[in-house]
Amino acid sequence: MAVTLKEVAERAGVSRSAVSRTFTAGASVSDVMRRKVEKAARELAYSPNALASSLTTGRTKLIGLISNNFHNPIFLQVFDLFTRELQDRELRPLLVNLSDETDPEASVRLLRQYSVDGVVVASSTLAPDFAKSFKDAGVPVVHSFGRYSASPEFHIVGIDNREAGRLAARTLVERGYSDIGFLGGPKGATSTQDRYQGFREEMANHPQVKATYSFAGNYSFVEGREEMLRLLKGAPAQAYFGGDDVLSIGALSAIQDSGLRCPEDIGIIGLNDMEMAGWNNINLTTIRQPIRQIVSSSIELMVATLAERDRYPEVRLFSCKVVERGTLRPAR
Amino acid sequence: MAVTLKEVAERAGVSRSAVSRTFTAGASVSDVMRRKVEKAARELAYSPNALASSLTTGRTKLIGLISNNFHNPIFLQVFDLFTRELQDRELRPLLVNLSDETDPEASVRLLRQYSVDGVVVASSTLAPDFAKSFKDAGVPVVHSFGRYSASPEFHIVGIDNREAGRLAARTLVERGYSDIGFLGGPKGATSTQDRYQGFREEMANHPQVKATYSFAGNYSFVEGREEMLRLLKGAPAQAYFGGDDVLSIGALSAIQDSGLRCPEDIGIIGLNDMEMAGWNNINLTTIRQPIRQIVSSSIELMVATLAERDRYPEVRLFSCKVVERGTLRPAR
DNA sequence: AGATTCTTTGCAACCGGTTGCAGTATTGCA
DNA sequence: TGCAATACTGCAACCGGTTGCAAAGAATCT
Repeated sequence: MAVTLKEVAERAGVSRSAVSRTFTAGASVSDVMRRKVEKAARELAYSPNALASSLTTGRTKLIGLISNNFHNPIFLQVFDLFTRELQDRELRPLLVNLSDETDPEASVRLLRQYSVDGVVVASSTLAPDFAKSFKDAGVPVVHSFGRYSASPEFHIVGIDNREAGRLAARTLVERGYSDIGFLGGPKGATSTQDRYQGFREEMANHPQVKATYSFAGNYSFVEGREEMLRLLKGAPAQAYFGGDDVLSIGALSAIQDSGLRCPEDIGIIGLNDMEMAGWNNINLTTIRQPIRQIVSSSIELMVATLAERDRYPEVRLFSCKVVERGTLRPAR
Repeated sequence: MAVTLKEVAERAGVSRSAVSRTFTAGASVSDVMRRKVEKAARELAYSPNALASSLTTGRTKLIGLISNNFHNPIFLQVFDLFTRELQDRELRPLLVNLSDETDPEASVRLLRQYSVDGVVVASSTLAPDFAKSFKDAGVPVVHSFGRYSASPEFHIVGIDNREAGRLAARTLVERGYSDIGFLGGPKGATSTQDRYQGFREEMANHPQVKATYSFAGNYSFVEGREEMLRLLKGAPAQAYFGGDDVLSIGALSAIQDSGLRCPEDIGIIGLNDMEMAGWNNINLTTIRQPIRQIVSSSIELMVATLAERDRYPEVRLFSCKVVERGTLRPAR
């Protein structure tokens, strides 16, 4: 079906090597040869088989893009950015959906079979061991939205979740709330754990402010809503730090449905600043995670590591900032 | 780096063919041979190179998944379903983001270079010619969310947008609105055009009902909101059919911000039924597009065509139904 | 036991490219 | 014009597998 090197060579009346060389940057080919070959190639609509060449060059330009987060809208933006940045650098994303049912082990094998040049793990909920298994297989890994480690075994890019927790607590305290709540995501997620820790740390500096803690089963609207409904049955706090935006919007809907007003009766601050947070009928005050930088930085590290295989693992954490909208009372 | 067939063969003391055969389903290998090979393979942690084998078998099990829709949240669900269904069938999605800047022609070349077995185009806004170019290159194509054609050149799976337009019009008329508006997506999108046509067809049956038509620049919150703000400056209709859910939510926010109530003052019905439409603080009445079936059907057709290359192109359109929520006055 | 058929195995060529090496053509320079 | 250096080019081996074919071995039948 497809036109091969050999056919082009025959039509141009040259050797196969010559054809190969005209399609390899930096190879030694004379102008006249190049023209002959290009003419034949054009006439046959030839395009080189990237997979075949990967066999000898050892590079496929394939990058495994793994995520288990196909429900949180923020990840659409993440995929958008990743795919574009990869494409810009002539790399192709081989997408792996690590849903609950899929065996992580199998996905490692799979990506090895396709000899991907590298792997980007994009998830704030996956255990670090997972990324580790690629490293062990000798494949460059970047864990985006991963957890900070003092001695990382692979590149980690994300935000400082502990600092984000502190920032959230500090923000709520500064707004004059004296009874605040941490409404975290799933306990198992490292992001939740770190934000929790940071939140507590900051609260230790404000003994006069009461703080309570609870967790939703998931970073989702439904879980956020349900957890908030549960809280509303007791004595709710004056303001909450929601695990992420989706969860916070769920909580927000629970507050509003209970006839309470936000921020007048209960305030809430989310985390992520996904597009919808800015929609006028949601208007969620939140902590912005610099997605674009995280993605760019991830790709940058990946490319650098592809060029220099034993590059020392690096951690890059970005700082977050509060995006002022309508679900928190203004600073005094 | 990676362990090869040859090394396994040497360790097991057998020929390379023997190793290859134990890893190919349906090949003739004795039990004792298989055990020897498997032992050696296990000890060396061998896993076959899928790309190398694709060279002879002519199958890569790679499927190009192309979309230009990385902003509409419904597409996260689409990607989730596609990747899972593909994975279930041992196929891998090679994701292509066809943003405005990227040259469509280049993506065709790219996917040919990676010898993908087939291509799924997932978009309701891309021109049919695009999918055509893959067909011309001899690659099986399925256009998901594509436009109906009486003599399709490739598989088309989606909804009957014309019928959806009729359904929307009928629904609004049945609710007793006597002055209704079509607030479409971008004029250039085939989905918009078809819904528009259907809407008009149905309105021809109801001459007593006034209908007005307008279009937003995009299927987006911002465009939906702006178009609605513009409409509100004039004499708005009693109810609108929004181009899709995101756009409708934008329109909804414009209505609410103008101090009008929905559905009391102005009603609105969307299309898609994305997850957020059901969120309690949005609660959008909408027309449900059966995403799951569309995706499953697309993959099914793809797999069938992979097995039988000259399978006749097929069109599969699913019907939609109204999901009753809170942005339209109840049926009388 | 001998003939016949079926199963298993290795050989070698091939898939579509790349690349080290050696030979040839060209060019630069004296 | 003669010689060394440089630029091209083709040969052939190789990347990691697959597969048709023929030979060898095992099983079945008479």
